[in-house]
Amino acid sequence: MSKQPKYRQVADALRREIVNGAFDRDRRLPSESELSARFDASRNTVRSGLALLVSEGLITSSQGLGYEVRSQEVFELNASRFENLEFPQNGDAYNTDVTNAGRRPHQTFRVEMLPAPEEVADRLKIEKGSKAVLRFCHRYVDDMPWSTQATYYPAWLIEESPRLAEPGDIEEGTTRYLAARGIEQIGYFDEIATRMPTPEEARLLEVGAGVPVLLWTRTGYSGDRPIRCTITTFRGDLNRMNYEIGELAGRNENT
Amino acid sequence: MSKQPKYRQVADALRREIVNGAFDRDRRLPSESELSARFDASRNTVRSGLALLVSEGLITSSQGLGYEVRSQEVFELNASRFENLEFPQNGDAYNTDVTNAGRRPHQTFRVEMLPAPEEVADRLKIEKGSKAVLRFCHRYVDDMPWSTQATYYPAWLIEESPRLAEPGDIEEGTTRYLAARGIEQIGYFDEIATRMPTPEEARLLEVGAGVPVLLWTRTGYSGDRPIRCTITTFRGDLNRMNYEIGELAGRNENT
DNA sequence: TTGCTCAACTTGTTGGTACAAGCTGTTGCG
DNA sequence: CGCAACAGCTTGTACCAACAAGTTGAGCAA
Repeated sequence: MSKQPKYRQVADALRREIVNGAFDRDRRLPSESELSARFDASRNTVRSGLALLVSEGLITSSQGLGYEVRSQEVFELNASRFENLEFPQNGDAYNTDVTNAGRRPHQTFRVEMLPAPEEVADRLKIEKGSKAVLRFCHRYVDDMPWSTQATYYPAWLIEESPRLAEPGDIEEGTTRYLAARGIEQIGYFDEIATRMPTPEEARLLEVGAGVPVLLWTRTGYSGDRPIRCTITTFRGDLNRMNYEIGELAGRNENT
Repeated sequence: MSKQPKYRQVADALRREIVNGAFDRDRRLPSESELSARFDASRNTVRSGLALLVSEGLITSSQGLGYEVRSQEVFELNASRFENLEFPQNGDAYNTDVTNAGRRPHQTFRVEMLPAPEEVADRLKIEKGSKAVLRFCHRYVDDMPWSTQATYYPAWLIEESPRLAEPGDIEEGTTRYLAARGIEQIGYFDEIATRMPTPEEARLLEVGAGVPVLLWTRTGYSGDRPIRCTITTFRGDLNRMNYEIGELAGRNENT
């Protein structure tokens, strides 16, 4: 029973009340000065405790408004279904999923050519710094930023399939377009990781402190050759990826 | 070009230097008082900036020692291989993976019976608060905490397969033991999520601020019935999950 | 009623001070 | 030589003060 610093006692007490649902009616927490009086601590000390809870992702703060318990609503991503689908750069799966969930999808899209980032060059087995085409999606659900998706194609593939480098949608989907040109995607290599967002990611996804991002990197292969690398960043607080494996089709519509 | 607060300017400048590799030799950062002089800011302001970088997972701090750039070493988890494996409660896959990577595996293990947590009860389709058997692993790599794995079995399954509730390993593996008793696992439902660790998780995994956890929840089915629910928490800074899908076997030994 | 101003609240930023606590190398005693 | 004590560095905790900036509702004027 070692003595904890006061700011940790504040954080622990508030955390206990939060998980016990003490603030479930209106999710507002007492103000810093109220807490300061209640815990007989200075405003700075209370702020340290609250900052801890913010960095744990338990609460948020807004200037002028106060602190709020963060809501826990998550959006399910059926990732295994993507396996059997021509991976749609025009966002078919995303549109369908979001609409089915009763939400409103919205996305912006752009195409550019640029030197491949190192982690992309490694996966595409091309020279570090060599050119690649980036097709980039910024996706929203109910006007809330949801994910960013960056798909890189190596330059050699563009020579054979020039429409990839043109701005605008490819109506039939990029996978079908590539297949029609003899490039068939036979498998994926998926990597899933998590970390705190970079400032750039925090800006695009409008996440505050205490919210990690979920990184999904899918490298698609045609024969031995990697033909594309898709890096998707999801808000960690609002997304969960699901995989169904084995004879389970349709058994898990709940949760 | 809106004016940023001074502590953000400090954080931005240091972040830029860190990603450019300015501290790559010894990973030590200048001390707070040095930075205070360099940026013409008070120690408190510099500390705010550094706290930001800590919460981004970019640096760590230790009392008496200073701030260090966090190392980026990650450990690859081949998750798709788990699909075709009797899921070993005795840690066969873990032991093999870690040993093959030239690391030293170590784990502690315990068994207990307790009321199922709500999220487990939901997945096992049992009454909230009803009893379940928990088989719990705490895994280390080179004496560093790596993951915790909690597998819950519903009480009805224990009546048919009592050894699950006994402490100690089941040598042939729980999946084989269950299969021998007529309970065959035909599929999984995987969920992958991320969030900041609870204080309990931070203690078990010895992670500091700015490191999220990767949550892997696997529900195993025998026919319609869920027979177990495994919740694994990984340190987000040291782990990455890989799935190989399609005709790719063995093509990705690098990275 | 409508719309504006402003007071009164909220958190955010920046400065200051003091001391506690952890680490390391030096010093000097035995 | 061996080792304990200490000085001098580091970050951690806790307090105080003042002002900036965002939000809301009261209240007044048109």
